[in-house]
Amino acid sequence: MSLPKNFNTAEIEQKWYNFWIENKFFHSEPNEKEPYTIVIPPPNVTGVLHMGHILNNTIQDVLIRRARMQGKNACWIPGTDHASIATEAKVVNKLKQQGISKFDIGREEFMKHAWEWTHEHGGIILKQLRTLGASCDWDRTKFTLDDDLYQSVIKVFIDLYNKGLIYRGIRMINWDSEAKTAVSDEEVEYKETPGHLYHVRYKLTDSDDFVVIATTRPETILADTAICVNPNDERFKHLHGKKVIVPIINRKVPIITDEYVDMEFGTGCLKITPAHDPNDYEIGIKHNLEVIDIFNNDGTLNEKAEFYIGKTLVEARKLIMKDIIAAGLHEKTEDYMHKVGYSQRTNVPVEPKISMQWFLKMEELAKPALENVINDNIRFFPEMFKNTYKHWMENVRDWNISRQLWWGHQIPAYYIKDSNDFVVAANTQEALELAIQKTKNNSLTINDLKQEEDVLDTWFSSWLWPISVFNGINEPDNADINYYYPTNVLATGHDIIFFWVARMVMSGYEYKNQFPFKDVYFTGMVRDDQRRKMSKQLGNSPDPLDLIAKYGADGVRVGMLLCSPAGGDLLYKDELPEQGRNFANKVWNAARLVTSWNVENVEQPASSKVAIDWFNAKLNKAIEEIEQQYQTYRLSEALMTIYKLFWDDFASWYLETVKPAYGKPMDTKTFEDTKTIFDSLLRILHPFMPFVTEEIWQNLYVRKNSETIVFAEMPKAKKYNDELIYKFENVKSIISNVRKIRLEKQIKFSEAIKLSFNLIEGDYDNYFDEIIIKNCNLETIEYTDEKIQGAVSFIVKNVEYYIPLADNINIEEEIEKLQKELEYNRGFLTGVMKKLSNERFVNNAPPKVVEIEKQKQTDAENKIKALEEQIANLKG
RNA sequence: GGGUGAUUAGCUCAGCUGGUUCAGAGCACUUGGUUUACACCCAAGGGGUCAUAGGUUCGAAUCCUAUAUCGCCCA
Repeated sequence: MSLPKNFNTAEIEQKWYNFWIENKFFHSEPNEKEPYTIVIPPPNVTGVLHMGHILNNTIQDVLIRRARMQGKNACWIPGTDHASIATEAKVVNKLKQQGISKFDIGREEFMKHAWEWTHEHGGIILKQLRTLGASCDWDRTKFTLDDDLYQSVIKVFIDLYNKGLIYRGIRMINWDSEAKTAVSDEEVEYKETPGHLYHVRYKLTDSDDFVVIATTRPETILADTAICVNPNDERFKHLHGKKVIVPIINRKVPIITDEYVDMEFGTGCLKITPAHDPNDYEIGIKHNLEVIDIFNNDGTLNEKAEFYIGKTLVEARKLIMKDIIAAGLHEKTEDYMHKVGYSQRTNVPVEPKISMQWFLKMEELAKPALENVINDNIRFFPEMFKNTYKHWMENVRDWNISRQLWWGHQIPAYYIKDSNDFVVAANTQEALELAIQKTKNNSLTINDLKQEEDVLDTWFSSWLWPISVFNGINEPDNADINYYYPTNVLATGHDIIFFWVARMVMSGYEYKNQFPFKDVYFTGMVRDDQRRKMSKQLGNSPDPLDLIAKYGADGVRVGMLLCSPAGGDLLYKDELPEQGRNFANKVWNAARLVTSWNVENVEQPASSKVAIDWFNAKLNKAIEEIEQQYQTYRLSEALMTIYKLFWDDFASWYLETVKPAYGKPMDTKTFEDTKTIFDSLLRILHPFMPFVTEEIWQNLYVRKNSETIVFAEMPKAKKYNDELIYKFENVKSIISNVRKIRLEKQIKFSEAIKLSFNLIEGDYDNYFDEIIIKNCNLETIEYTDEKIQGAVSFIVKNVEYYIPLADNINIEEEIEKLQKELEYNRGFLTGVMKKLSNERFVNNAPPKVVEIEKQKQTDAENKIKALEEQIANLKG
């Protein structure tokens, strides 16, 4: 059996993924085993794979594969969401190119186009996930607009409405004039933006006097309904109760007083525009001001503005300033940096706008959601996100759940003709019955009802995801939901802690009276090496599929995880997948070596036996560490542990030790033990590198047809000999020292040398001699108490070693080296003595610590003595 | 402005309950290397007043207080 020199990643990835799928290894059905469930954070149905998905889904796959190998019934539910705003924007845009407006063709026709678009572009991302090796249960793939999930959302809406938690209300909302919909507070991103502060004069009605107000948005002047000053502001006391004339539109509005006004900011005189500023809106309510909304939904001015009707806000701003200047009402204009809110969906500035929307009350829902995170019923990794979560939950505001879009779950509310009333029902028939009941008007027909046009926020379907993927809303007691819920862990970006995590927790307690997931693992953002976000504009985001093609899926997975502590940002650079690929190559070549040995029934060398014992100890210690790291979701550390175990300990130390000399056979015992060890290593590695491990695992032994590493049992930590590990570290140090001397003295490895030793104190342990002999290519290793002439020396622990090099030694250099070491040890001893002579230390420190210091003292003293003798000896 | 987190090697980060796993890891770097598994490699090596200033303590990267700088969330 021999393996090819290189392996074609694309080929073996395809081969094994097909094998796994054909055998339905990833499919799960409820059974008597312990479930381990993850629901995928559903990506946008028309999206494509980006680096964030790679990171996030690798993490989930590692967790789910490990669980599967631990004998649990692992189920990873894949799926997508309908991404209301993003998808609708794309469809609208496509239609626009054909000269069609969605309002021309109407809702029904538009939905056909949207579905067409979805079928055409939808689910690509899920196919792409397969190339990464994602072991999702594809038979359970869900979409937020699937019938059962759609019905779940409607059912929940009706339920919450009937519980009095959903209401309609006029609110200042964030208006996205590009998408023509409201967006929630969480979807607004405030960015530092350069602008201007315009100082404009407002004349008083009863004199030629005027006040100056400062504004960044002069176009809203047309909607002003008051001027406000701080009642304590001496500068304006004489103006209280007077009126001013709003420029251009010449509306007469009162000067009101409110402590809200900051006397320091601008001119201390604030214009009030209740329809277009959240704070002004509050003041408007307080002072009973008129609300004049001058904006159209598309971001142009309407007839209420009276001027610049149909112009965009940007155009209107220029025009009104021109006119203000012409009217002699312009005081000055300053450059001004201020925070402007941008829609995360379309990246246009959001306009505060007064509007009728649907809201979900949060107060009651938030209570169990907060409590169960604070008390660790739900654990956050890293824990610090608890603070962020707590702060948000304690200040939670009602959730605006309506969106002025068509693509999504249409709100099941029906307005009754010729009234302001409405009913909420699952369908028109039920709505009609309710409407008749409500109005006591038996002559009402279906034609008298008109369903709400708006759809629900996409998060209003995502927040049910851990329940609705198991149909747990429609059939609350079905076998799936009872078995799989609650799920074990949610892995997601920390940026959607409020959008999604918080709300899923709320819905979990509301509808299952139980958390939706036990643990939440927050990932960081993937950025470039200059810490910039990955973005299309910057072109700094590689295509994950290209990376997989270049470095292999295993390489990309390892690269992403090695550098990704929980919650921390990942700074992407090509070196990462490169390192992953190199590791895969290392594993592959180790397999090639092991499978290439010519095995014969010869005696096992002592060095091999010792190496096997040592490595098994090392392996079990590593397994123990890895178990710990998994438990605390330190996945990058777990990976690094196995990385070092494989590369440093297995490949560099173990294999080098047991490897037969060229042309020599391998003994059966060592060969079998090595394969057993290799098999364990592959299992530990498999969650991180599914493909290369399956390929090797299948070649290591003869396997049955449907046998797979996917279900191979994950090794558990067994008792191990810690002392053996500790002692082997000294052995490594001895070997390194010899190698260093070979390098310095330019002695080739093929040239065998002698090593002598002398004890500084205690006994000599010859257990590892054969290993030292083999790794250093020694002729002998023997005890001596004679002074060796012309030898270089080094000290490891309680033993001083010599390599005699009669003619190849520079005495001066050697003395200098020893002198340096002597000085270091003397300094060290001084430090230790200082501690030990401090009475307070000896009296107060725990005896164990004092004991350690005393041990340091004797060690240092012995070492100093040995060094002094050695120097004296060299000086002759 | 409010909250919150950070500052440790050139880079990215560990360092959990103060003391032998306390100054670490990976990558990068330097030097040497055709040892037939691997140059996607092997061997050896250099590199940090743990942001600054105080304090607590026998003892501080670790606890406390200020300061500086940066980040994130919210307004």
